[in-house]
Amino acid sequence: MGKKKNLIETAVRLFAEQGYDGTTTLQISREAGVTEPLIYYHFKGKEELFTHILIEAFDEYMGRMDALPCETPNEFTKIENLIHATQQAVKDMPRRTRLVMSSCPARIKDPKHVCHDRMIGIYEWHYDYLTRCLEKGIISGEFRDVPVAETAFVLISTINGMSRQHSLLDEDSIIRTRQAAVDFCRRSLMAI
Amino acid sequence: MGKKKNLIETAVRLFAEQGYDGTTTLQISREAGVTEPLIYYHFKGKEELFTHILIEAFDEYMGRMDALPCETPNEFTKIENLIHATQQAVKDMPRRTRLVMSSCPARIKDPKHVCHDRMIGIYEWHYDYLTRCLEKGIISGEFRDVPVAETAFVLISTINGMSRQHSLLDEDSIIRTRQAAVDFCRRSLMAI
Amino acid sequence: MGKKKNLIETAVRLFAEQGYDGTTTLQISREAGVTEPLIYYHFKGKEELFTHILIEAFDEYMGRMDALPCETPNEFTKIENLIHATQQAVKDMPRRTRLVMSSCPARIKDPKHVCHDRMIGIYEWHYDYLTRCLEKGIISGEFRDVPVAETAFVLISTINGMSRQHSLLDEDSIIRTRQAAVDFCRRSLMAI
Amino acid sequence: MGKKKNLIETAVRLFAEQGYDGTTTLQISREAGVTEPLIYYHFKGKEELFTHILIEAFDEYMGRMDALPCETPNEFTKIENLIHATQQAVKDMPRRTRLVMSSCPARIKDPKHVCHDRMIGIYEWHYDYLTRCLEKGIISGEFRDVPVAETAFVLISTINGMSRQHSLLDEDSIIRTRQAAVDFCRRSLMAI
DNA sequence: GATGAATGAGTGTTCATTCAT
DNA sequence: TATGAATGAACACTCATTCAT
Repeated sequence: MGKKKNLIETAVRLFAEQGYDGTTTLQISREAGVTEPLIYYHFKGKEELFTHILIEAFDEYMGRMDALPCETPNEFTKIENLIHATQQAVKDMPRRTRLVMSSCPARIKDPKHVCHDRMIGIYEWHYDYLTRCLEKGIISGEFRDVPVAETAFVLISTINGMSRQHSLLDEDSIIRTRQAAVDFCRRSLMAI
Repeated sequence: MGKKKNLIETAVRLFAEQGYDGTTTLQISREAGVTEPLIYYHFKGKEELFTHILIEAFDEYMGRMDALPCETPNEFTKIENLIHATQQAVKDMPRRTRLVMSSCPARIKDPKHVCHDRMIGIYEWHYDYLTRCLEKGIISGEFRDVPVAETAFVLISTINGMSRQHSLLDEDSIIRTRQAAVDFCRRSLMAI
Repeated sequence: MGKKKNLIETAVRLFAEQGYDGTTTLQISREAGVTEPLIYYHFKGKEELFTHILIEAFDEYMGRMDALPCETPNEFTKIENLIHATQQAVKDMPRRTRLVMSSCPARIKDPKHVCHDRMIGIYEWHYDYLTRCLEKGIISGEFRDVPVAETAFVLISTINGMSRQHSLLDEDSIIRTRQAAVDFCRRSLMAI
Repeated sequence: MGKKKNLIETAVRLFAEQGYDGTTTLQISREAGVTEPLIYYHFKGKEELFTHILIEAFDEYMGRMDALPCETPNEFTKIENLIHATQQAVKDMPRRTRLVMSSCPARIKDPKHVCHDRMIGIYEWHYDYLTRCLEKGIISGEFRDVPVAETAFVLISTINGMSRQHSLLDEDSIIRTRQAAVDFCRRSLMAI
């Protein structure tokens, strides 16, 4: 019986709902239907359980990003793909994405933390991905002549903001809003 | 000597940096240079201290929003004003804004919480403000014919996302990025 | 205005209802409508306030006992007088009597306590009073030949027990029960 | 090793000696030779530990009362049995009886308290037991014609008073006093 | 794998008390 | 007299963690 998996899923849920400090090992074990010491059999401690979850989530998220096609008919398709992929990640694993996005900063500020590099990495990956898109699109004439760095930052903000507010939308709105976001960016970027 | 004020400022800083559960009353009192029981002389407890700070921050934020001019030469100026005002709020009181934006959801989910209505209120205020802008602008021909509700959501996401990632930028970038955001929205919304 | 008197009356009530340890100086001051430091203006501290009340109550009680007539037509009248006097004391100052009777043992066990001698004194006074009555009554043939020390103890127990259970009775029952107690003792003691 | 039992016995002693509010969890744990958190492993808190002890004591006491024989040669034997049983209970478990008798009123006044019904129950059981004895004895001519309700109250007072003052007596006096109490009541009640 | 019992260190909170005014 | 502000010491209680089984 997957007691370990049960433990992890419960921890993911509670950490996402209540934060790391707001969640106790007793609560995790009880809601997972096991006893507390079992956490210490599978993990070195609460911190390692949390880190384990984070790393898994980071890697899953980055795996999705790395799977985005390199070859696309044009640069805007890359941006469209990114928006779809991030929104899909939120939809597929809302709690893990929530953890990656919101609870991290507080606990991973410390550069020595195992997840610190991953967190920086995700931001930089997005930044590089969008910067390269914009540069190529501007050169090719597909995009207007926008300030690359600043516009990339705005795009990341929009994507992150939407991920965070994801829970406010119902099933139908999600799809329409995703499309609205893509259109919003297209109109702004595409040369007339 | 302003020990109470000192207490509050320290609490704001620590709550913003470490979250509610990650901050202890002992830590607050020590870093404020007072003793722990003083917290309980001025506030009913840790929770009330936190709530006091949140309410103050919510009200300061909404005060700024309510101060936005009702009469503007056109609808996009309203959106431009909103972006400037929110970014200015983040700049003037970064920790309080951080609290209002990020630490709340976790603790204010409970509809009975004193701050729950304020939090909902802020979102709805933004939504109404933007929805009205868009509607009027579309009718007057100032804006293109975009889906109002969805586009408002995207705009809020962008604004929130930028507020949250504010700390990643240095003094100069902030101004350039703010301008880039305004331009990004203008190009997307304004009729050609 | 009698703030001090107010303080004392409130303290009497709270100490009687909740005990010494269950009553806080803040509670006393609040319910008395004054501030906490005022307690320390009038008394050295909580303990002295309590002791002040106890001494007052002890002395008032003993004053009533000392006022009992020495010359009586017979010995049983003395016993009757004692029962009436103790029951009247409970009726006139129920809370103070309650303090003298029930909350003391816990706090006055220590022989160094100012009230320790008073407490012992009250018991011994009762004991001597009853012992003398019984002895004289037995010698004079008024009473049957009962074991003096043991019977005195039983009588004290009855008197104390009734004082303690006083609050269970309504106004009318009190009088009838007091009479029943007197008759109960009379039948048991008086020679046929 | 019986750490839980140790904890309970120590708590019984300290609660009886110092009262609920005068006893700290740290003191209990130290004197029991365990650490404080162990209290919270076995009980929900200090209050539950106290309640656990009270319930146990109440039930033990009532168990003894229920064991009294229903069939007796006459009604006074029932009263004699009651006096013996209560005094024996005090002798066998002086601290628990002390708790049941003296510390309760203060903490169990609240009708919602788990022990409130038990406390009322004990009083009513005594009252009913004695009332029935007296009625039957009066009808059968065994007893004089005394007022039933009031005399029952006086008898309860004597029994309670003796239980409370039990600690003042040494081993020998206890037996003599118990006998004196029985004789005292017999002379008062029995028809000549 | 899994658990019941146990703990050292710390948590939020309250206490009686003091001090400057 | 009287109080608002402040505190050292202690309080009931919880935490993540360990250990014997």
